[in-house]
Amino acid sequence: MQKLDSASKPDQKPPRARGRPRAFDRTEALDRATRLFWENGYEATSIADLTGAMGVGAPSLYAAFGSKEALYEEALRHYADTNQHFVWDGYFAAPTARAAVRALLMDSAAALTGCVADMPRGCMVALSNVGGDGHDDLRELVRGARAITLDRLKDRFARAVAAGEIPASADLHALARFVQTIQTGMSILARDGAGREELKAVAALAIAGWDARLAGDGAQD
Amino acid sequence: MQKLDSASKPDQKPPRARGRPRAFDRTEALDRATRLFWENGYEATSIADLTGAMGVGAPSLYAAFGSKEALYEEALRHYADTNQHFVWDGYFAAPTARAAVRALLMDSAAALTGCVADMPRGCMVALSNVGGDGHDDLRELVRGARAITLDRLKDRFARAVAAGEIPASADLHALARFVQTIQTGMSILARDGAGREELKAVAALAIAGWDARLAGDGAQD
DNA sequence: TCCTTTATGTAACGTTCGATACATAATTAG
DNA sequence: CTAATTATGTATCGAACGTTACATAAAGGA
Repeated sequence: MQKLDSASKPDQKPPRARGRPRAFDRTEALDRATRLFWENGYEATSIADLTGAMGVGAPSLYAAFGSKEALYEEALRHYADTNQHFVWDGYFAAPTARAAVRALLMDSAAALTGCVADMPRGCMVALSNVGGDGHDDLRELVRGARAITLDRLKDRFARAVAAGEIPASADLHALARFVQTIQTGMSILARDGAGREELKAVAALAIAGWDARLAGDGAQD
Repeated sequence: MQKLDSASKPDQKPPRARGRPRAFDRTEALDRATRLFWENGYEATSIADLTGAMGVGAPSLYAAFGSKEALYEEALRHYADTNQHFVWDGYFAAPTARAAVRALLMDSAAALTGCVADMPRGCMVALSNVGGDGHDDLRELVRGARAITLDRLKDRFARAVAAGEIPASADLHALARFVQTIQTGMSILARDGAGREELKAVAALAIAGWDARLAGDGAQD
């Protein structure tokens, strides 16, 4: 669609568009939309809400983003781009799988309770249900986004097995599901008002479960 | 249709109401409505959806239930009445707090993945967000319903401390939040397709965390 | 300059939303 | 029987929904 400036040199400057320039900052508008969807979900956020918060007329919104569904998709991507690092940077920097899980859950406890001022509580991805009727494509999109956590955990655990940190007998899938359950559940608790210290205590208990299962091994329950 | 041999003895039957009798079974209609709300949530379920599934005209629906909000409230209560026992019976019957938690999580793993045929996945209470705009009363109602779990857990743990099962030094609130987080998170995973055995493995890991924290005690992390 | 292109603001589109007026049917009370 | 009462079906209400036509404004290309 874009990037086909065949003629001149591949300048790094965005050459001014042709027609009337848009009067609003597209990224900032997207940011406002993201926050609304994050707080209220897809169904409960109307176009009127969006245009109001974005400071943009409806035709401009549609010209810039296509449709409500397309805007939601972009908002979801924007959310991931701008908020992922709060939760995943420590995870990817950690030297061991245990430290990675600990970082993920502790950083999640912080981020989900508003690590920066006036951030909505809970994870936009975890909390979007995107109602069951129409919008099957959005539902799949969100499910896919939620599945990424599981994949990352399983990948990391597999490497930990290769590195000898985790015994080969461990059920990596179950461990990943466990961590995913904790992180997901924390979003709903955060939305309901649970505080940061409460969620950190939950994370600490999850780590205790991790240790118990991986130290004791085969502690059949 | 049903048992209307009026001629015979004057039973202590509920005396027939005065006007034209309603042509549908109120409880069954409520059951259908509950299922719809459970599957799709409040916002994504329209009156047309409801009247269709309940086999009732809109005026009858409003005459019987008042409004969409009132119907949702009643559906939520109906859901609790008819489904609570799947998850809480074992909990209340358990002799120890540990056994109670184990029963709660294991039974939740079963119930949330459809312990009876064709039951929606996940807990209706945990999964309702009830969008942020209007409907503040419903949001509070659902939050209150979610808070019940925490109260029950803390009550049970307090009794376990009194009975000497749990050391008095334990952080009962954190333990309760931990269990609540697991159970809540399992609902979203179940809705996304996680299987019963996966969730039972998660429950087992949570119990391992419980044991680790309560056996080792003060295992500061 | 004029022409094309793109964005904006107003105003409205058709649809669906939750909720009802109204006439009619079905039942009890007297 | 008649009167009162309640439920149902049709048809529709005003409002809000997501979306777009249209005329106008602001930019670059000729």
